[in-house]
Amino acid sequence: MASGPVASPRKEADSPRNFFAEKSRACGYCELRSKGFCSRLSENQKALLAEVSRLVTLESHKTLFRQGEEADNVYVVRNGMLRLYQRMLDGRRQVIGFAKAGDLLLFPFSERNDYSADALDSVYLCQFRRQDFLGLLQREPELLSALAVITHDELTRARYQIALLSQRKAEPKMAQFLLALFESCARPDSNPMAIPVRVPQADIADYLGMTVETVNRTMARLVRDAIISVAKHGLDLLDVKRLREIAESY
Amino acid sequence: MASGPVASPRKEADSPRNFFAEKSRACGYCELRSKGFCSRLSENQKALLAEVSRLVTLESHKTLFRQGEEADNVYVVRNGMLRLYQRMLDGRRQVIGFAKAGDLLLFPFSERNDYSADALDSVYLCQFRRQDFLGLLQREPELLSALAVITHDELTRARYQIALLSQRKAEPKMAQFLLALFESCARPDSNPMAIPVRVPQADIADYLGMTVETVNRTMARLVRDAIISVAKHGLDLLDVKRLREIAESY
DNA sequence: CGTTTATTTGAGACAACTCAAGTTGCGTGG
DNA sequence: CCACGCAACTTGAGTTGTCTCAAATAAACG
Repeated sequence: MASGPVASPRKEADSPRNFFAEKSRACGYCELRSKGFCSRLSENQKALLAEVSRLVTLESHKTLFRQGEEADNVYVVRNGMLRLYQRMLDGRRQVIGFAKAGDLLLFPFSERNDYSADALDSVYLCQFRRQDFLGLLQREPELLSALAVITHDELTRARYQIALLSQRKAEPKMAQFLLALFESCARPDSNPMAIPVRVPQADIADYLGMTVETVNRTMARLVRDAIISVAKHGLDLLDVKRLREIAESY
Repeated sequence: MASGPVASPRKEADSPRNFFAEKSRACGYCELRSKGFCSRLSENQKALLAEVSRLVTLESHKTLFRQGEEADNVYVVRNGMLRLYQRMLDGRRQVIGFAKAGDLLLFPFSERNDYSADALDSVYLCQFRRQDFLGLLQREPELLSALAVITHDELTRARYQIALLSQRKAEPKMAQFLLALFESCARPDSNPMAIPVRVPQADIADYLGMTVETVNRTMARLVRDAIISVAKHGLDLLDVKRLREIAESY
């Protein structure tokens, strides 16, 4: 449920002392992210945020929060991946994105959650009481402009998704989606590129506006042609060049 | 071109005296808009903005600015309608929205224009030098939070478009699009609802990710069934209930 | 009044959808 | 350790709706 994901002893951090120690390490990690919210902040601002943050973990398949609920908290993802989705009026589920380390979840000024979020694997987050976060925004205009900028970044990504969905053909759609996901998961150290979690085909289908069957057949073709490979832990990119060609094939 | 749309004598406002008089009337008008940027501002903030604003008009079919150009200005639409679009890597044109009175065009922190904008009819705008706008944002945190909020509103609209594009069938897509456009054009005084400008079918096609032919056939059916009617000046909504039914028909 | 641009209509191909039936993988409990 | 059950994935065959291509008409503009 939304209000109380319990901190699990993934990295023994339950005593106040360890708790804070964990926190600063967390910020260090988040800094590595290129698009992360925290990466835009000064040390001083990060210290202010750390003061009001709580660490929470969420097991795979659990729901962090639901669309429409009162927004008590906002989150920054530290580790793992979540699917973000909305339920449409006609009952369809629209996956609007996949959140990774460094991403801010929920907009602090919104009084209700705009979307739902489920963990795709074991997830580790920084939680902020929305009111605390708002207070900080009021005191720190720098934080406020960082918020405006990352919201605009999200808008840019949403427009990218719009362009994706306008594609008629399944293959370039899939290729563009995979490329973006691979790139957003890319770490300087890991080569070749890999997506470290197993993303259900149903989620991809609801992201791309296709059926599971079409997603499956399209991915099967990519695997057969040795462009990607699937494993228990996630996806590996075998042939970037060919995937790019397919992405641009229109 | 982007840099200098010339003020035309639609409402003789070229002398400094008339120029300012026009301006305050403009703000009064914008306040009526529910989603308008200016409607979120205090009188004091509007006065500050008015100090650095210039009135510009743009003839039908002219381009206000182009994607990728250096962003010298931002705009608030006062009157008329524009189409906003991006050119994708594969050459496709993606229409990302239709701007109306009260809408802010371009994100002040972006150094290059994210999209292009063309007038669909005669358009009247408030122009701000981006640097002036940024200076004001720095001095007025309230303005900054207004910017964050309207950027988030745009994100919400983008997600609505995402849900639209995921639809497989042309009819509900069209119906949902038209409903949203009718509603965003709605004025308390005008009943029944009407879209006061002629939106080219090619633009609708590039918004919904369909071909002109399909757009045409789908609209023709709506007209034949007396749900909407087309005129030189725009579109009229004849049967809201039926249009809603079609929109939800999946 | 001719030229350009936008809209309309038709016929056929094709790719994704639907429905229906397997298969695989994985956690649970006997 | 195996049997079971559930959920995710896979495969097949037929349907359908949009796209494609091509051409005619209508409207807009100078």
